[in-house]
Amino acid sequence: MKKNFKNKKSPVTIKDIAELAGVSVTTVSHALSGERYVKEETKQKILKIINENKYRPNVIARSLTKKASKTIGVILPDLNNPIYTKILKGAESETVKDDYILVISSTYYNAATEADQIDRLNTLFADGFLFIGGSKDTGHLEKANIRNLPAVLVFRWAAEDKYPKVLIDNRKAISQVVDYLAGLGHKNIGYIGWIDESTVDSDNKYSGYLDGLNKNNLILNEKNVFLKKDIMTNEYDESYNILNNYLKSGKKLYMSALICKNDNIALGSLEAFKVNNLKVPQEISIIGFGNTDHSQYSSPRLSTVSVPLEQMGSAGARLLLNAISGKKIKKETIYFDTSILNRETLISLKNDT
Amino acid sequence: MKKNFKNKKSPVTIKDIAELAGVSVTTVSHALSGERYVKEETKQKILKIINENKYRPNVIARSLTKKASKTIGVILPDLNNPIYTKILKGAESETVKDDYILVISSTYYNAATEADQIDRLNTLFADGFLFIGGSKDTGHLEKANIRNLPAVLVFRWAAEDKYPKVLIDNRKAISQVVDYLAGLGHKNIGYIGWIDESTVDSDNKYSGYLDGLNKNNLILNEKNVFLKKDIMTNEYDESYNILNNYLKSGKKLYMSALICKNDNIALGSLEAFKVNNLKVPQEISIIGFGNTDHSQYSSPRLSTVSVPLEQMGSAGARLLLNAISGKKIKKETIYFDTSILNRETLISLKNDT
DNA sequence: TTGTACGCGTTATCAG
DNA sequence: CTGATAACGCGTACAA
Repeated sequence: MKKNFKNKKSPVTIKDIAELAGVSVTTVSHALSGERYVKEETKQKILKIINENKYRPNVIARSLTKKASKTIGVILPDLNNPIYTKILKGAESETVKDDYILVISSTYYNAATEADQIDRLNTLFADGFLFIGGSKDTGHLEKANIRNLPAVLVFRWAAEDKYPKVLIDNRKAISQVVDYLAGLGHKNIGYIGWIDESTVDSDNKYSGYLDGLNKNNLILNEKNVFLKKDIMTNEYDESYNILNNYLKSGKKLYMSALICKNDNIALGSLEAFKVNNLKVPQEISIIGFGNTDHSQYSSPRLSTVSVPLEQMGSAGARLLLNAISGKKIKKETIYFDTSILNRETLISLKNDT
Repeated sequence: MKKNFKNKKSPVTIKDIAELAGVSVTTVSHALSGERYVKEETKQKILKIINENKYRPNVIARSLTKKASKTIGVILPDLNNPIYTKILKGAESETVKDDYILVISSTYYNAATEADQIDRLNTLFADGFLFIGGSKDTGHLEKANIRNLPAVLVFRWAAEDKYPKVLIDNRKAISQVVDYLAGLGHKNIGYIGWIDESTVDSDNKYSGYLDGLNKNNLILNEKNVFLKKDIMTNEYDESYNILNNYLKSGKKLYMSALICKNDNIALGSLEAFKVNNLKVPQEISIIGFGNTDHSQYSSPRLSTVSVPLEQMGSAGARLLLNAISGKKIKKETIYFDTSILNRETLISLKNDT
């Protein structure tokens, strides 16, 4: 009596359609796939019956015979981080074109969880893996990927060359920021950030800072460097505190511009300067990194480095799609260019108008 | 010669294991599932062989016989909107407990796309649907859901009672905000927002504003109401412009507090006040809605209404999981309570203390 | 305690 | 132009 969800009224199958149309299942299958010719008349008849009975092919059964599921497994660290969801959005826009479905799971930065997820997706017959972000350690990734499926890494720095990767060159990007600031006439350029052991990322950013100073014949002054050894779990507050404590202790700023590892840190720094009555950008220029959503809502609006995340997602997805469809792909790293978005926190020190 | 991805070296099957272990597939199957007793000795032997050969059951095949895929289809409007990803996170934390996998697709607010996605997931043998956010119109939702699977709506206002829903009561929430402001001694309370035709949502918020005024014996002054008829596509800029134009034209503010439809609008309003040299909260109090990530980075830090999004996601998922496992669930709406998060943009007008 | 054999819904192969 | 029938990999009556 009570309608139980488990008693799904059995969906109509290809067999039902065949019977109703008075043809064989083979013909129905081909009428649908176009794999071989079916007389127009019977085809229309079949299509009509399919429509009337709302038949939908069972992709599970199809996957079983085809040994492919039109499904891509996506592993990312955190669904709440807009960096990853932007990449995801880009990837989805590409995979949907080829009728692939995304199966997404998040690891929340836990290697064991990641291995689990991979394992689960592996049994799910995903046709390939897209790794978005995460640790540079790919050991378990390797280990878990027993079915030897194609995989592509996006925004994930890994030491080995086993997988194609889509990245930005952090080092180069920050070096270019130094160029830009030097071009604006800044001589004393600072850096604030933290050393990220797990993602290569920050190392490269700080290296890029050093590169940039070097290239522009600027001297490295340790008074301008605010580098935390380990992870900042709350980047906004921690960067705020670092600079606020520095300024509150009566020390003066030697730099005229500050490069921040990312936008959160930039926003925290900005707040510290404002609280200590330092005018941004008149007294101190700031530039963030990432162009995250909220970077545009600060006042003054944050200048930052824009990263083409969606494009990177699309590119990674396309790479994977190619691999799945058997096209050879080079196991190379594709680097995307960043661009400097100068909003309101950078000032030119040159007085040639 | 060239290793083609399509030639996946055929994964080891249950049959292979059976042969290697010298038992039947049935025994292997039961050794794994525990459905019936298997002699400890043979069980260990089987497990060992499974391990050695890295056998993983093929869930596709399993789904075919079981007519269930341990998969939940999730439909949401936009993966870049933190509101939805927070709900998603909550849902995932719940579904993972029962070993369900989430298949996520985004509609980008397009009804046709939504119908498509539902259709795709339908053929995918999803065991149920979770609709997160989106239009209040559920017509196509209904139409597409031909397999009659259980579905739950989270943060999606729909007219009909066909589905269980997990919501907040916008009307009540805003009414409570008026209470709160009245309690702080505010008499002239304003509202800024827009009328959202597609989600019931805003109607209710504005209604809640009227309710609140009424309940607190405050008068509605149209000078305090900034209501746009249609959608604000760029809420921050539009709200900024509305208030900035108002103030620039020399008009004065009659209100002492402003309720904003959401945080983006609150942030735009805040900026407009700051630019026009109105001190927040000394001269004008502001409260947002949503407690979105960037609401905490403004200065002063935005007071707002906090919505338990993750919990709502978990609750919705649990509801769905119950439905899938055959438990009867009431087709009711569960309302979650909001709470007022008073940070720095609200001032008390009472001088008792 | 274990095995045989069929069915799940589809596509591929081979026939005609 | 169209059909039978055998896979695909697994679960599970039914049997022993």
